[in-house]
Amino acid sequence: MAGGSRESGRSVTSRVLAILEAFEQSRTALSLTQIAEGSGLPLSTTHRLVAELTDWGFLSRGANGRYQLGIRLWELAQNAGRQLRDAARPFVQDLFSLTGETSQLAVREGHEVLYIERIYGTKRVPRASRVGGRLPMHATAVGKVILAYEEEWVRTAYLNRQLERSTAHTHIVPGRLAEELDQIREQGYATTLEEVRLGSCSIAVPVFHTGRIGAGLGLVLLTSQAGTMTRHLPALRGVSAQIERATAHIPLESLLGSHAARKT
Amino acid sequence: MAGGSRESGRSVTSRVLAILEAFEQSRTALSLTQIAEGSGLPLSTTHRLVAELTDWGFLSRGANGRYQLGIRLWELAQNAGRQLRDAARPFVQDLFSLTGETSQLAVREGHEVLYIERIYGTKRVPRASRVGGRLPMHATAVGKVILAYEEEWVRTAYLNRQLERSTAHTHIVPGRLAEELDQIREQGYATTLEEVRLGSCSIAVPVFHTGRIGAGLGLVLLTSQAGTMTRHLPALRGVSAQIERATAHIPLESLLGSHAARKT
DNA sequence: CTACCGCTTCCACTGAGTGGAAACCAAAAG
DNA sequence: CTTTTGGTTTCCACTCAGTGGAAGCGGTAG
Repeated sequence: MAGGSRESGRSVTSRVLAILEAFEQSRTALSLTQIAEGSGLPLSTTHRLVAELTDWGFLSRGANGRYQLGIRLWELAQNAGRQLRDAARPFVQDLFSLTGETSQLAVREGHEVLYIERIYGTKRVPRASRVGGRLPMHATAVGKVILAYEEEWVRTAYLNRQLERSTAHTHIVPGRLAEELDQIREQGYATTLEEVRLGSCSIAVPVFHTGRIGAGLGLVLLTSQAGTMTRHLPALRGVSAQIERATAHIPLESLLGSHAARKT
Repeated sequence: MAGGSRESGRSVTSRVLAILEAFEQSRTALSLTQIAEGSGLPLSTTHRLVAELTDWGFLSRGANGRYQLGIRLWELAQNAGRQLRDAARPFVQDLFSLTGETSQLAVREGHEVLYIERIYGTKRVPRASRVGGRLPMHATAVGKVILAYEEEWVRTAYLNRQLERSTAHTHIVPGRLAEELDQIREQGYATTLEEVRLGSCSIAVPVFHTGRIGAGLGLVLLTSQAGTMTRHLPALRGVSAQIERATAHIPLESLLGSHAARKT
């Protein structure tokens, strides 16, 4: 058919998934009408699909009548990339024990870093990310370290975009950022200083997998600790090596990869 | 393909969800044919739906051509019950710091406990559960403590089923179990001794929410520590109280509830 | 009371979904 | 080399599941 836009919400599957994704934006529970708006579907269609999703436990309905993502979905999704996360978790925990600081492990997903593991220190560091959350690469230490070791074309592709500024300290000049990445590669670690949130700084080292960069392992600290950040490098490097060893046998091409731009 | 009385996949939605759930059993990546078998769908249908799910990142295809649940799904699902988990996590971590033992938080999902948070101790306790995993209620301390404080009809319904035996020490006699539950209620905590895995024991206290039992908070220890388990009770109770306070305002009817028996 | 808003139900129409079959591809067997 | 085997991908005519406008329902505000 000579429709206007490309196949957007044509198939039933796409409608179902659009409904699920509608919950990604708002952190609060959604009413049926809101879901319909968020997914761009007519109300009655939304109603029917939502009902079925609820039956299966993929959505759940609160007392107020609003919907949320169901625990069933969460439970099922725990199996995604489980090998990797199970293998890495104990080591991230070790890192936390060794340093006492907020410890995190992140991978690249498209143009952002996705945090797959995180242990919060007792000190109240301004929290910018969470497990399952994303942040731009150029503002975070884990992101920078991944970018620094990433293949050439990824790096250039990234730098050719408009880089958003999170705080006044975020580095967004492509030229200077490129230099910084080179330096990171030389010294083997990346740092940030209040580039994503005021009050916190971070440091990260690469985690390799099959020769390529696989993930970033890092710490978040209070800005006041910035001067002594590097004393954690031995711990970071040691744990990174352990993670590399423990995950070497796991095929994670499937985890990363694709991130093919999908139609909104 | 045997018989045709399979009343399963009527709607497209159900087919899609069946495909996703096919991944719950096997921890390894699945081939297209395996998915078709696991979900009970014809191959060509499976092929089409799987392709679309892959486009959206809900499934991902490994180098070997096999499929896995996609990280996109995991990321999205992190939003399910996030309020609750985010609120509880730091306290579970506190519990771990205080005790140094494997700490866990679980809720009831149907006739099983679902672990929503868990921090592994350094000591190598036989691991029976994981975050996102389930275990029968009568074999675990968190399960027993939840059951003990659960409404009458839930308890009786549970005891009227055939209780499976995990180890030789699992209590499966309904009468004796009922007595045990009464006692748990009296003393305010539950324990197990090698009832789910040989070599480990556990202790748990209730976490209340809006008057009703909401979750179970527990520790897993080596059997050798069984004698001194109760010394952790103050920590458990203290943390439990903190969790109760921190989650009091969160509506979690939506999280629990339903677990309506669905067609297999 | 009426107006409004959001949820639920209904149902005639139709094109998206279906799945058997055949083509395809790669690797193992002859 | 050819044949076989096992899984994956493509094709396409049929039809039934999905659709969505509209009407009905129920609670709340004015």
